[in-house]
Amino acid sequence: MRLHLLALLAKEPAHGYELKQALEQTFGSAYPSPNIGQIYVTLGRLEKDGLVRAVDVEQSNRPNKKVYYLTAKGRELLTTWVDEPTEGPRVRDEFFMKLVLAPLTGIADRMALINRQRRHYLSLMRDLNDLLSRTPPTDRVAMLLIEGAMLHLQADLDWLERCQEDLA
Amino acid sequence: MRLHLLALLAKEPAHGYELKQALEQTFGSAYPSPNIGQIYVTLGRLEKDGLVRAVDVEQSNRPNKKVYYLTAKGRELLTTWVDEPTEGPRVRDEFFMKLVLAPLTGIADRMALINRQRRHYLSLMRDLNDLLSRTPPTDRVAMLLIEGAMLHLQADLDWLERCQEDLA
DNA sequence: GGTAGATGCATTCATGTTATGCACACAGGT
DNA sequence: ACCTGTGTGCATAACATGAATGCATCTACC
Repeated sequence: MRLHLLALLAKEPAHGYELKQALEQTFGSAYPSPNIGQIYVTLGRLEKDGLVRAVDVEQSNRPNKKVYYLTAKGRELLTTWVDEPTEGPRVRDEFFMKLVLAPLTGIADRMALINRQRRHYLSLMRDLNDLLSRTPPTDRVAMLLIEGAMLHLQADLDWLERCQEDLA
Repeated sequence: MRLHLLALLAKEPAHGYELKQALEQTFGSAYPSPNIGQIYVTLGRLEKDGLVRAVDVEQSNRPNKKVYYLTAKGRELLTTWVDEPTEGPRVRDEFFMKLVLAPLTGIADRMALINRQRRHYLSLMRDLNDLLSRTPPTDRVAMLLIEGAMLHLQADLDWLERCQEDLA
């Protein structure tokens, strides 16, 4: 979150509300738009850390706003973020936790969990397909996001088969 | 985290330190073992919420321990967790954020980011292969975790190609 | 034409979860 | 004397959600 805001501020100075809109507009409907409260909290932390500086701007007919500027230190941190590769996929898979832990308790058996989860994944896959077909082809970013989610979902489905073979 | 501890306590009552060991032993080296401090914090919250109850147990030659028991309310919450399907894959992909935001700032171009990231993913894939070959075949849980991570990583690699085609 | 209610702009605060790290206490081995 | 293992607690901070606030403008309706 911190770095995302820094990146947007590197493009041009902005205030909190504007950043929210920029994120929504940039990533489109496929993306869960971040909580506005969190944006302000994060901006406060960034300022405290000297990565941005705020300037109060008065407005007629509107509430005042606080415009944030990137500092040299902020730009430096941003470049290191961009320059280092991003970490890999999560190993901590929530469903897998359930799959391993639930049978210990005698509450459910593995086959039931796997079958239910497969139905759920397939339903999600249908939703993603719908979303993709409703997305205007001009919105490349949203389409790529959806396709990425579909690839991950397919990997989950494949993994489910693998677990079924092994734990049956 | 809360539910994981509840699941372990459903098997048998335990104290914090024991839960840490159980998690490590159950999920093996492929899994980043959770912070011990976090376990105690979580146990405290669970007790506050009436999901577990604690009993002090004195020990000779050892520090005292607090053994936690699952309550009826806790067992109920656990079954609802088990019964509902787990949510799908993350749509919020960290690398993708970088891929979209970085060019806005003029700091880096997309091709460089994609190529660097591909090298990184390939290197992670090698690490996972090594880890898999070092894992004893008896440890099914660890092997499945690693295979799951590999499937996700492959999905990330495929997606990278897709992004490259589209954003080139 | 006036006013009641919805919507947009802009920020703040209260609350809760997750994660890390350090500190403490004591036992046993080297 | 020092390190490892057992066992717990607390301080701090990041992260996330939701609700509350204030004011202006737009819309609907009688």
